[in-house]
Amino acid sequence: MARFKTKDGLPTLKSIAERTGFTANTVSQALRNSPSVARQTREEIRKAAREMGYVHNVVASSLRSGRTHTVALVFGDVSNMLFAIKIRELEEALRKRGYQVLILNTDEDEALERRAVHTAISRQVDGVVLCPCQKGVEALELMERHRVPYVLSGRYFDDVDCDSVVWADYQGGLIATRHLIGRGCRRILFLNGPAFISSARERGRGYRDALAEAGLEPVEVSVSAMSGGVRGALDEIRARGVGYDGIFAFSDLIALEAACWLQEHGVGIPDKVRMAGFDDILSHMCIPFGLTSVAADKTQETLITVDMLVRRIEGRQEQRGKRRTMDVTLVARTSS
Amino acid sequence: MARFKTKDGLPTLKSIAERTGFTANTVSQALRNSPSVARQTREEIRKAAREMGYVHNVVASSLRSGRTHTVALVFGDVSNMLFAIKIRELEEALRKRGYQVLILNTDEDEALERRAVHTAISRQVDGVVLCPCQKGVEALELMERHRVPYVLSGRYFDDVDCDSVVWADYQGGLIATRHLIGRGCRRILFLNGPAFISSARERGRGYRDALAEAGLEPVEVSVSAMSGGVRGALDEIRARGVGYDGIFAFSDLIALEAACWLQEHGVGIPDKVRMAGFDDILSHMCIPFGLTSVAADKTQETLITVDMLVRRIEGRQEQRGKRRTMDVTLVARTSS
DNA sequence: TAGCATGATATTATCGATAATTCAATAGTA
DNA sequence: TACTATTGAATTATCGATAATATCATGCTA
Repeated sequence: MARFKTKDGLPTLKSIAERTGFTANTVSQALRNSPSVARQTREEIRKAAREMGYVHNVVASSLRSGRTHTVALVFGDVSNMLFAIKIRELEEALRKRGYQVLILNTDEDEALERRAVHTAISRQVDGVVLCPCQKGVEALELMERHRVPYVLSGRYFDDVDCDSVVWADYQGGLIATRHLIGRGCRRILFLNGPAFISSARERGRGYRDALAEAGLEPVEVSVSAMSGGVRGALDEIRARGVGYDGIFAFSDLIALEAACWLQEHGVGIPDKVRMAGFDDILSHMCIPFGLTSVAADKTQETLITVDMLVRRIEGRQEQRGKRRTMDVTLVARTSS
Repeated sequence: MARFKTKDGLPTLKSIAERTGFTANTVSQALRNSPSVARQTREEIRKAAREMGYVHNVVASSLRSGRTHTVALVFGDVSNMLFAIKIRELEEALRKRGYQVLILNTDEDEALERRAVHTAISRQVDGVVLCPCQKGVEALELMERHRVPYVLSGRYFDDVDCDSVVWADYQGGLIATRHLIGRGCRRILFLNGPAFISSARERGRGYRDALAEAGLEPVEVSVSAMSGGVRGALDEIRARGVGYDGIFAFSDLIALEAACWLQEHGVGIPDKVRMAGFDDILSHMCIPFGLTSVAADKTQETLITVDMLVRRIEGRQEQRGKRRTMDVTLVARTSS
């Protein structure tokens, strides 16, 4: 049985209008601080609204105004700490700009991603922050067709021209690998993400270029971002008899799993194997070493993302898609 | 400048009606699979809708029907892993029941919590899952007044009668402490959360009762859940010259920080100090030990929470608030 | 004093869907 | 035959707010 909230005596603009003697429209304007309402009138209306416990009905407002003040955050998985951190920061930054966030998980699955974007559109969100699974561009097309402003976060498409905020992935791969080489590693295993993800390709390029500089050979495997794949990959590498004295991981989460595996197999870090990760989301943890990682200023990244999106939403947008790249630095810790 | 999405030629029920020759209402019913629409008509309409790329406008629908199919999740902080995990599970379970989630952070602050609930109400959410900061009940009153169904998650109020799903905190405190005693600990430090949180009080009771059974003295301090407080507390305890051979922490996150501190101070785990946490959110991590922790079936917890909430939303609710308690078990790992 | 900008409020028309009600046509029953 | 059910669709009336426009005093300028 559906509930009809406003049937049960909850105040609306109309009831405030009746009580104060003004019209609903004037009440609406007064509550929105329109300058065309006399100061005294405004105060009288606001007082009445307060006393009656009025709560603005955003649904009705949205229908008429076409603005929902809502942004959908479409990410792989909230429980992935990297995403959790991003979502937390985005929520805060967007809240300060007057937007609420709708969370939609894709599980890195194309169909779910498409459905998530569809949901966002049907809810008339003002904008979308999307970390695309990159298995297709249907979701993007859907947003384009419905003219929903969006910004890609963390990944981009070579052949699609749209707003995106990414890290300097190539640079990150380069400096992390150089760092391991500088620490004496001669055979560095790269536990990379899937190749269809732009950041994985870029980091891979950086990794290979750094090795080439030093005249070393790459040993690269691709593991699934969703957990489970790392151990299997390491088992397999051991079975193949491949040795290594360094590990560079696509993400800190992959590095963490690898560290567990190494520990269980009695391989000391950093004595036997030096490690570096990416994302710098474990900075407050000791496992028991601190994990060396490629970092960027996440707060600034969030601000840029939000700014870009809000610009689009509020119509001050530029024509072409803009790609912003966040500078990265290497935070060396005891793991290397 | 506001965007008017439906002005730019995007299809609505009306445009489908015009194209098919039926009325908007019939189109609406057809798309909702109402039985009072002839099979052939329905198919014709659905076909047209598909071809035109129609997307249901949930905002308009919500205004009329009074249902938004949205649930607000009001938690302390998405980037706290415990909450991140809960949110992830809730999102999935609710999605399967036809609800989207709006995320609102409280930072464990009363004013923010109140504002979050206010926001939820103004968006006409169908229900709320709230982990109250327990510094006041204004937020609850607000929901009661607006007749918004809600379920408390993880914490409850002694003096307020409402739906809630909590863990068997007393039992958890009991078994964790008994476990440490059983492992030979004689002086167990309890790093508890703030006393105004129900679960902290309950776990504290369990801890003290277990110690009393063994004729031991409690050493309890309260640390803030938000990070930073743990190190300070341990510093202070050391300054006071208080020794301990076991630590029971209110949460795994607190335990993790404590473990880092101990490590930095050269205190071996579990050789010198045995540890147990609560929540079991680090099960996949080795730090480098596995952390012993009090666990419950989180998936079942989520299902119960969602079920309780959806029952309320759909009007099949019982009169009085119902408190469900999740059984807990101790997962012993190498930290103890 | 006519004319006109300005400020303050009222009127009216939507936004896009759904609930409630009505109506027409066909089928089944006494 | 007359009458009631049943089915399938059309009509009409909102949901609660806001945009667009109109109205009506004032006060000021020419």
